[in-house]
Amino acid sequence: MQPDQLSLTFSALADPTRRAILQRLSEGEASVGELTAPFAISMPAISRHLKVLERAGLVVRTRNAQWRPVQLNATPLAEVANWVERYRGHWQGAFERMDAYLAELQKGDPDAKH
Amino acid sequence: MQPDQLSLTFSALADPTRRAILQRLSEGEASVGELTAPFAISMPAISRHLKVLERAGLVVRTRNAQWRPVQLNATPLAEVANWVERYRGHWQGAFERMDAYLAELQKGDPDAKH
DNA sequence: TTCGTATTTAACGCACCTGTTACATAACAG
DNA sequence: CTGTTATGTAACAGGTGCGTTAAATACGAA
Repeated sequence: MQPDQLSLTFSALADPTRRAILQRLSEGEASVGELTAPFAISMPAISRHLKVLERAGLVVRTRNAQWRPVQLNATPLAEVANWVERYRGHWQGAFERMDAYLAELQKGDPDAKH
Repeated sequence: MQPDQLSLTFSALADPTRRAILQRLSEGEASVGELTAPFAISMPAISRHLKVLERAGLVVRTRNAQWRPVQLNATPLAEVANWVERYRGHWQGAFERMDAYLAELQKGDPDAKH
């Protein structure tokens, strides 16, 4: 049983190197060499990161002579945005409660509960 | 070097069981037993999932007699929403291009490129 | 104290992730 | 064909993730 798309996307995003690759690609396509340069890890390692991103559908690869340019495909992120939006009310509520609490402290009530 | 908060959050969300737990908690706090019931896995396994969620700051635990109720804390999801929003333009662009392509086909142009 | 319920921790197995280095492929250039 | 450049694959090592069962712990009740 292989993981669902959302799990695939989330786990692809769970690595800072891969997120940095996506950010770079958001400025335009790049070769594997160009993507490797900013990092202190070997090209095979980047190649595998790209494979993970490709499996999650987050990048698309073409061919151009001996280069295999990588392009961003952000469509799987729509599902992520969708998923997280269902919780917006919850975190905004939490922030508001925190604000109210801080305001209470400001008014000079050092015994404010919660 | 331990992972940054965003990586921690993403990897916590990369498991369907954990996402289901969060969804259940969005309806209110629950005990570990209540959280285990809907799943076909053992309570120790759920306990570990909760530990992952707790480490990511997505749940908070209290104590009530021999129960340790679990509560949702959605605030780390704000960072996720923030991160993914930066790509909204990209995936919307991709969807629009797809729509345009389909419309082109509709008009009876079977040779439409891209 | 002793028992019962709720939950965590320990110990294990297995699979996967992420990096390395060395080698294999693919495609252009001469 | 041969060499060079760009990239992928193989083989290995160490760490981590996720499940199991069995044993420990925490608290309330009798």
